[in-house]
This record gives sequence, C-alpha cells and structure tokens, in this order.
Amino acid sequence: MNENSSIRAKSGTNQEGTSAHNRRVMIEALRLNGALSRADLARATQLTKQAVSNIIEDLERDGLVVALETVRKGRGQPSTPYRLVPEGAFAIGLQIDRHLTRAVVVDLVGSVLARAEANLPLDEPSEGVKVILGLIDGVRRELAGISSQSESRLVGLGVAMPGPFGLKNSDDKWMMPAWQKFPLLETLAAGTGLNVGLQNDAAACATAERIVGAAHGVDHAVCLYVGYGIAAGLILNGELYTGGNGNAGEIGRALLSPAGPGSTPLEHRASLASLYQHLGLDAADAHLYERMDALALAEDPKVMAWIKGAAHDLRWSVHLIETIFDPQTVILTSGAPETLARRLLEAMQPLLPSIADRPGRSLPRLQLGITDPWSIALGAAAEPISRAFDPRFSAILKTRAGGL
Amino acid sequence: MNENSSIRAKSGTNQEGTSAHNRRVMIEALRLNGALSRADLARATQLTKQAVSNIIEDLERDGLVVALETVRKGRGQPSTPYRLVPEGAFAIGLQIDRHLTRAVVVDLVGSVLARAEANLPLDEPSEGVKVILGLIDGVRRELAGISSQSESRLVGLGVAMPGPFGLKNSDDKWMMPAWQKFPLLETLAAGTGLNVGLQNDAAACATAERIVGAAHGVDHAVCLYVGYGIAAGLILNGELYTGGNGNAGEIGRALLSPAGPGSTPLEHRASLASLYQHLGLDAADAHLYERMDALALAEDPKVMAWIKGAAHDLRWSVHLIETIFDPQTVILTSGAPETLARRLLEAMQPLLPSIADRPGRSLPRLQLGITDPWSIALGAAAEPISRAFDPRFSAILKTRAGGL
DNA sequence: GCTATTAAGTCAATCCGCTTGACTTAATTA
DNA sequence: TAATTAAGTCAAGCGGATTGACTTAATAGC
Repeated sequence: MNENSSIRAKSGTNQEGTSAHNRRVMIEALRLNGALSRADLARATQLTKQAVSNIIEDLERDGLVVALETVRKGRGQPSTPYRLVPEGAFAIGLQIDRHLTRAVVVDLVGSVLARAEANLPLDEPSEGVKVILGLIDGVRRELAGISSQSESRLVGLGVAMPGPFGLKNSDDKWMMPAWQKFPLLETLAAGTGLNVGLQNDAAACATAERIVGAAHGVDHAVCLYVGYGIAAGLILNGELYTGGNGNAGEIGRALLSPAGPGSTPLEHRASLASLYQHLGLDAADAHLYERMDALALAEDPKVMAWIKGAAHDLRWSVHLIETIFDPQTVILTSGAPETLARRLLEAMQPLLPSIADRPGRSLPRLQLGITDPWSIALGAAAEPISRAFDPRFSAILKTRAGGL
Repeated sequence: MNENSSIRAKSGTNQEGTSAHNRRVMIEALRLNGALSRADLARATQLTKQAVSNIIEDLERDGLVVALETVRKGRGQPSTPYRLVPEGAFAIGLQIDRHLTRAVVVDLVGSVLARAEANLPLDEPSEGVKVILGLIDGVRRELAGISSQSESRLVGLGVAMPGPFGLKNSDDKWMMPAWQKFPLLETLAAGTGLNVGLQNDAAACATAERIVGAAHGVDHAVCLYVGYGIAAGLILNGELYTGGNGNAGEIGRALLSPAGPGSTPLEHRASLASLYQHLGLDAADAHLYERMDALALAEDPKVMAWIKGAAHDLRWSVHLIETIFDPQTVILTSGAPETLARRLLEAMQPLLPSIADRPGRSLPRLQLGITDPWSIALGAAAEPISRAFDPRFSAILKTRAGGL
C-alpha cells in the first residue's frame, strides 16, 4: 500500500482553496490599508465587486470585519468602509529564554491584551513546563474576562525560543541543551489543547515587525536581532523563511573570518551575552534591563566601548545580509533598552558600502525596529495569527489527509 | 482616478487559477517522477481521479503529455502511465559573458536541442546585440528544422549574465559596465518577438540544477557558482529566490572579514578570474577551457596552489551559506572543467563544522553540480520553461490587467 | 478453473464559488 | 432638475472539482 508514497508532488487545489485564499487576501488588505470599501477591495484584489461582496458578507458574519460609517467622497454613492475586528481572533505567544519566560495574548490586529512573565529554572524543563503552563493558563483566563468568545477564537499557541534547533552537539552552554531534548511542543499541545508552532527568537522578531512594525507590508526584509545571542529573521517574498530545518538566519554561530573552526562566532562578540560579560552583570539578574538602561543613558564608558565593538561587527553583518539577501530594508531589533539599541544603530553609521547602496531607495538601508522586550512574545503570538489569516501558497493547497 | 492605486493587496484568484495550478502540479509531478498513471497522480496531488483524468486529457490534447504502454502491477486493472512530451515546449537560453555569448534551445524536459556560441566585443553592446540576435536566429532556425510547431511552442527567451544589476558605481571592471546601461531586454524582446527574462549567472546555474541536476525536486538548495566571478543561486521553498532587486546571492562582493571597506572581496580570490591571473592566462583566450583542463589533469603546481587557496575561502563560504540559509544541500558548480571542479571540491574537504552537520541527513552537505560550461545557457533557457509550467504562488493569482 | 477481490478509470449529476450584465441607490456637477 | 458617476445588489451562468455508482481488467485464493 505504501509503494506509491514515494511519489513527490505538490498538492492540487479546488474551489475551497480559492475561497480560502481570497478571504485571506481581504484580511491582509484590510490589515495593510486600515479600512477599505468593497469597491476598493475589488480593485485592489482584481476580484469582481460581487465576489468581494460575498466574501465580506461572510467575514462580517464570522465577526472578523465590521462596517464603518459610510463616507462621501465626490460623485457617486457613498462607500461603506470595512475594518478588521480586533476581537475576531486571539493567539497566545510564549517566549522561552534562558532565565525567564513570558506569555502574551494578542488579538487579530496584533495588540497585546494580556501579559505575564516568570523566572525559569535553567536546565530543568520538566519543572519549567509547569511554570509555563501556569503562565499560559493565567493569560488565558485573563482573556476569558475580556471576550466571551475567547476560547472559540483562540487560533493557537506560538512558541519562540533561542535556536538553532536539532543539532548534534547540543551541549553548548549557549543553547539550553536540556530544553533542546525535551519534547516541549508535544507537552504544551497536550497541556493546553492548542495548536502549537515553534520559531527561533529572531524569526519571532521578524514576525512581530511584519504584523505591527517596520516590515509591515514589506516583501523583502531582514530583521537583525541582538539578544542574548544574535540571529536574523528573514522575510522573503512576503513570508517568513525558516530554511530546510527551521534554522535559517542563525548567524550567531557564523565564523566571522575564514580562519577556520577556531574563529570566534559572531555571537560571542555582538550579543547581549557579551555585553553582560563585559559589564560583569549576571544574566539572571532581575533588574538587568533597568541597569542596562541606566548605564546606556549615562553613557557609561564600558557600555560605549562595547557598543563600538559590537557596531563594528554588526556593520559587517549588515553588509553581508544586504549582499546575500538583497532585502528592501534591514531592521535592527534587540532585547536591549531603546536607548542602548538607538546608540548601537547610530554607532553603526556610516554603513559599509554595499549592493544596497543604490539610487532610488524608498526604505532606509537600516532602521530601528521594536525595542520592547516583549516583542519576541508578541512575534510568537503573531505566528498562529499569520498562519491562520495571511495569504500563503500552502494555504491554497489541499491538505494531506494522513497527518503531519 | 489614481487615488486608490496606492492600496496594497495581493491578487485574488478564481477557478482559472485553480485549474492553472493543477495543470502545473501534474507537469511537475511527471517531471519529478518520470511517468505516472492517473491514479498515481490523483494520490500524489490529493485531487480526485476524475479531476486528474480531465486535466490529463487536456494536457494530452495540448501535446504536453503522452500515454505509455499499460503496465500490470498486481491485482486490479492495469494502469496507463503518462510522461511529458519533450517537444511540448521549447525555450531559448542566452548566456552573455564577458568575452563570449552562447545560445541554446531546450525542450520541456531540459534537453539541449541546439547550441551556438560567438565572441562578444567587450564594452560594445550595440555591436554585441547584433551578434546575439544572429546567434538566437541561428538556433531558432535549427529548432524549426526539428519541430514543425517550434514557433508556437516557444515559451520565451531567458537571459543570464553576470550580476549584480542596477548598481550606482557600475564602472567596476568586473561588472561589464557598458552592458549594465544598455537596454538589453527591450532590444532583445523587440528583436525576437519573445518574452524575455533575466537572471544572474548563479541563478541560472541554480535553475539548471533544479531542472536537470542535483537540485531536482529539492526544496532548499544553494548553488555555489565559481565562474569568472563567484555567486550563489538560491532555491528556497522550491523556487528561485532573487531578492528585492534581483541581486540576492551576489556574494562575490561580500567582504570576507569585518575589516571594513578595505577588505578583499571574495570574488578577487576564489574565482576563475583570480585563477587566470594566477596562471597568467588571458580571459579572452579561445582555448582557455582546454588549457585549464590540461593543467588540472597534469596537477600543475600553480593550479594546485590556487585550488588550495580558493578551497580555503570556499570552505568558509559553504559554512556561511549553511549557517544563513539552512539548505538541504549545497551544490558546487563552476565554469571550470570537471577535473578542476572535482579537485576543488575534494580540496574543500573536510568541511567546517556547521549547523548543517546534523544527524539523519539524506543529502550530502556539499556535492558537485553540472560542470558543463553550457549549463548557464541551459539554466537561462530553463527559466521560461519553469515560469510557464512549474507550480508557483504567483501563477495562481489573477494578473493585474494594467501591465506589470 | 471459477470466484472473490482489488485497483484503474469512466460517466453523469451535483455543488461551489467566481463572473457577467443589468439594475438600484445615492451622491455630485452642471 | 437632469446628467453623470460610483457603490453596491440581484439573478442567471459557467467552469472545474467532487461524488458515487459503474465498468473493465487484472491477480489471489479456493
């Protein structure tokens, strides 16, 4: 019976796929443009007025869009704009970091409705999972107080944690080895009854930028994330790209010079971990963020020295990213306080000359992204929303019946 | 009237899009699996037997597929396998290099039916275009002798030339500045009456590997191309990725170390140009290829020294590519003779440890691709074929009526 | 050797969702 | 007040996948 399972082919599609795509296209158009009339949507999506009308009627019935006041603009019948209903869908996002974990609830438009954080016992996943499930339960209850339909409109749980995933030698202290081995997704799926997705933290950052930040509506953007480690989140062709094994963009472990295995990974020089080390701070310190903020504001010499060194490496990373991906823009994000991130951005100027240094650019080569430390949890939560509502190739195709 | 043109949205789709996609899926399945029965196709594509039957009937009428002998395999009615008809479609590929140009005709399955080459006057595009049009006309006539329907089945002209494209300072001698400014595509479209597409040479290599080489059916592969320059062709999510401005993968100009603008681009060390320089060969020499082949076979010390140096840099490039893209495999291709390419591949072993060095790999981390010097022209020709017949997201969407 | 079983493939009706073209509604312009 | 313009609806039509019953042709088992 399995003799044919080796045939490689893409899935076909049918009218359901068509309809699903068109619904998603409407939602994306409303997300990107704020409020649009049916006629606007018809023009923008190339569909007929009638098709749009039917779809909008459906979406309105499903509580995903709502009509606004009619507006008169020149000759002709006034139009009725529609906008997304934030309460149309919710998702929970979970950030698992080395020393703490955060959970948030976001709605369809990416607003954070509830948040909670807790310390995480390092290297004890089975204990940690209890903490996490408690956290999730907390924000979920909070959501229930906000919306009566919260449960039925909860589309999933997105998890973000430091990558890379699935390596052979995962005893590297940078990599949370115990967590890599723990069956986290299965445990969380069982514990919450939700669909669970996983991204690394840079991908989560990129997802956050895409839904509410600088990558909103940009098809080719790379998000350079300076956190405890360093990595790039890739928006290619308007979608998050995660590579063959979910590890694309993990540049933290890239060797900077062609000097062989002995070189220092980028991560060991341009990351908050290296900053903590440079400042003699404890990564588990509960007031780490405030301390960094204060030091950055005070232009502490040690901090400024680190910024200078990190900016040097990061400038080179931006050059490399531009050369390799040819993105429309590079977004610098960080778990660090905004003051620090902004100084880092400034220290990176002027950027190295590169292929991106072309005439007629509409977006800056490098810009500052969200610096809120909750952005990773936000991006984690945005992933299920995006999966459920954004137009994607795979959303058109018929789903393989037999699992996966 | 143009007030609404600023609305950003993806196109919707309809039954035509569905049908177009399903046709493409059938063709891809036959390309990847050789010959399949309608029942096989139905299982592989998730469509019903009936839908597949209708589509196959269409494709057969259009001369794109043909039935083979029925085969008996166990119980049940014997199945009738179908395969692609090579003569179902043709495309012309054009490679424009610094000193020469090549044109080929390929068919639907990627076989080369005709080929021609000529020298190209450097920095004189208006003269060069005459040579090119003559070359194209030649292979086109040759094709007409092979197939009576050649003209109606000619899907387009694919052009491959060294990138990057559209830079500010295009007076770099590496970059064929005069050609960068010349309205090549428009001239060729007018001169041939064909649809014209452009890729850089590494992308063409990747396209060639995808249609007939090591990337056949692989969703995530990077093609490292060592030609006169060096660049990477990116197959991401089963499609060629070209970035925001068509320059993705142009790693030749990437600086190797974070030493700032003064560093040596990779291209100046690991490319055939550097080999020619190292050997004191003239890049315009008509017998360059044979000379290189002879030297490589004889294990000439100078060649071996260059190989050692280039391999050192390339090993690092592979590490970087693996770290950044997380591909299933990296394919080494080159305009150099196979002996040389193979020695280069061997000299790159052992590869640097990287994220790709994981258990349970099904494909090698690095493998040798097509070494035929005509592979770029082949890839150029494969692009229109792929555009016309491979399943792609954009092929499903309604096309914007008003051009582009 | 007969029968049951299995699988490929067809037939005809149905269904779903977009399209078409005429029509209604409601505003501005002249 | 009439002409024009644009938003949006109505109802019939159409294209293409689905459905389920049916036919055909092979092997497996008794």
